[in-house]
Amino acid sequence: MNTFETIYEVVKQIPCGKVATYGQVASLAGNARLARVVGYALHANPDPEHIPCYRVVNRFGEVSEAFAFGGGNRQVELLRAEGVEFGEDGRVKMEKYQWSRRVL
DNA sequence: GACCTGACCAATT
DNA sequence: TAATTGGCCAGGT
Repeated sequence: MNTFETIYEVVKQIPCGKVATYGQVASLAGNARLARVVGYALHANPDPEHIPCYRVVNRFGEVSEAFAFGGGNRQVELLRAEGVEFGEDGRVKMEKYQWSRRVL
């Protein structure tokens, strides 16, 4: 399976109401250093309908600037709609909402 | 066809 | 302990 495919699979496995970091997705995809590829893979986002890239945030729990795939902080609104809370810094409360990649 | 960049993170020195 | 470099894949020029 190609790295991109694996990354997409991992991202698709993220449950609603939770978020995952590039590092975790990359780690699950194979190597933690694939984080960069994860970001690029999401940038390509061939199937946004099945690839909730808005659930993927950086290790700080906040979203990147280029993340405005829909324009503005659209992804933040979507995450809020799922029940994800944000701090004053615009960061997600990873302690509570970071995907724990438990047994699927 | 080759080189460089690009939504990043982790390990090493 | 802190700062820096390295690494991976694919698309664009």
